Amino acid sequence: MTADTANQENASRDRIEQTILSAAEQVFSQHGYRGASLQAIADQAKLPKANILYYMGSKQALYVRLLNRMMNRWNAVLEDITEDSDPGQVLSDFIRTKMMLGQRYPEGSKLFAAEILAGAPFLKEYLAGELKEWVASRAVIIRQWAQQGKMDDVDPRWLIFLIWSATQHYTEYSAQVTGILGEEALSEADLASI
Amino acid sequence: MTADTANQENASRDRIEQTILSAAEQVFSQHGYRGASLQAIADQAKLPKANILYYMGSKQALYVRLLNRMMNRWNAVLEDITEDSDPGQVLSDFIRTKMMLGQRYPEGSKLFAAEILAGAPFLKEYLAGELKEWVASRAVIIRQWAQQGKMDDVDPRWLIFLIWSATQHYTEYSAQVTGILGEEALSEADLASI
DNA sequence: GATTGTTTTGACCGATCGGTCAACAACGTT
DNA sequence: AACGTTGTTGACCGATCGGTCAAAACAATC
Repeated sequence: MTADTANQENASRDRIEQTILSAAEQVFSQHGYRGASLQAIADQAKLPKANILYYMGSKQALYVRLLNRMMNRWNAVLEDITEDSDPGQVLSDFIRTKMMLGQRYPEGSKLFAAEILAGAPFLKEYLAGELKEWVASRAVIIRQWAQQGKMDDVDPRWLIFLIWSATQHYTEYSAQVTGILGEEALSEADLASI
Repeated sequence: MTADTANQENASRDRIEQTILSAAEQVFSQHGYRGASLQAIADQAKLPKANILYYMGSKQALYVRLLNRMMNRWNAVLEDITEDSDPGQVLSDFIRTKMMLGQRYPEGSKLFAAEILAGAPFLKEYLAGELKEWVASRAVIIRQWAQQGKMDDVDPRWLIFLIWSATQHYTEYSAQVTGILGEEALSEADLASI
C-alpha cells in the first residue's frame, strides 16, 4: 500500500480495529484491566491473539484507547450552557442525554466504572485535571441560576453527582436491576424521572 | 486441640482469618474476582500464599465468603417497617444507614459493585430470589404510604434504586469524587441530601 | 514474474496463575 | 518423653498470562 492510499479508505483495517475495540470493551468492562485477558478478547473478536497485538500494540495501549473513546463521547454533555439557559430544560436534557449515552454505550460506561473501582490508575490525571475544571465551570453557571431564583440553591456539584450516580446506576447495575425487576425494560424511566 | 475446645476461643485462628478476609476484600474490590490474585492477597496480608489456601480452601470459597459477609451487613436495612411508619423518618434513616454502611465498609461495597459489573456470576441467584422478594415486599408497604397520602405516589422500586444509586456512588466512585472535589470530606452530605 | 511491503498466525518465551504436597515446627494430651 | 493433631511454608505442578518472532500468505508495483 502506497503513501497516497494510506490515509484514505483502508476500510478493511478500520473494520478490524472496530471489531477488536468492541470485543475488548466487553471483556474489559466485565473484568477490569487486570481481570481481562488478551486471549478472552481474541476469542470474543474471533481473531488470533497475535492479531490483536499486531493492531493494538499492547494490552495497555488498547485499554487506554478505549478509555479515551468513552471520555470523548461524554465531552459534549452540558458543554454549551450559559447563565441565560433554562435550568429545567438543561437538566432535563442532561439526564436524557446521559441516559441515552448509557444505553447506547453500556460497555463503555461499565468500563469507566471498573476503572474508577480500581482506583482510576489510568484516569487519575484526567479526573484531577480536565474533568475537575469542567465540573467547576459548570458549577459556576448553575450557581448563577440559583442566584437568579430560577432554581433551588443546592450545591451544584452534589446535583451533578446525584444525576450522574442515578443515570450510571441503570447502566452499571443492569445485572442487579434486571434481576430484581424481572423482565421489564427501562425505556419509560427516562421521562418519568424528571 | 480437642473437640471440647474447638468451638470456643481459638482466638488465633479467628484473628488470622480476619486478617486474610480484610486483605482479600481490598484486592477483590479493586480488581474483581478474575483480576485479583492469591499472591496479591497474600502480600497484602503479609502471609505466605499457601497459608491463605490452608485457611480458605480456594480462591472461590474466599470470594463467596466475602460476598456473604457483605450481604449480611445490608440485611437489617428497611427490615422492620410497617404501613404505620413515617415515610420521612424511614427514608431518612434508610439513607443515613446506607451511607454509614458504605463509609464503614467501603471495600465490601466496592466488592459488591465489581461483582455486579462482572454480571453477578456468584450473586445471580440471590438477586433474582431473596433480594427480589425483599424489594417487592418493601414496595408493597411504600405503596400503602402513598395511598394514605403520606408521600408522593412514586414507583417504590425506582425510589429504592435512586437512593441506592446515590449512596453507592460516594463509596464506589470515591476515586472520582475526591479527585474532582479536591480534598473535602463527605460527612456533611449525609444530612444535607434529605 | 520478480520485488517489495503488509497481514496473518502458530510456536514459543519467561512470568505468573490457582492449587497441591510433603517436610517440618508447634502444641496438647497422656 | 512419646505421640497424634494442627499450623506453616518452600518447592513444585500444569495452565495461562502478556508479548515476541519468524515464516508463510497476501497484495501492490514494476
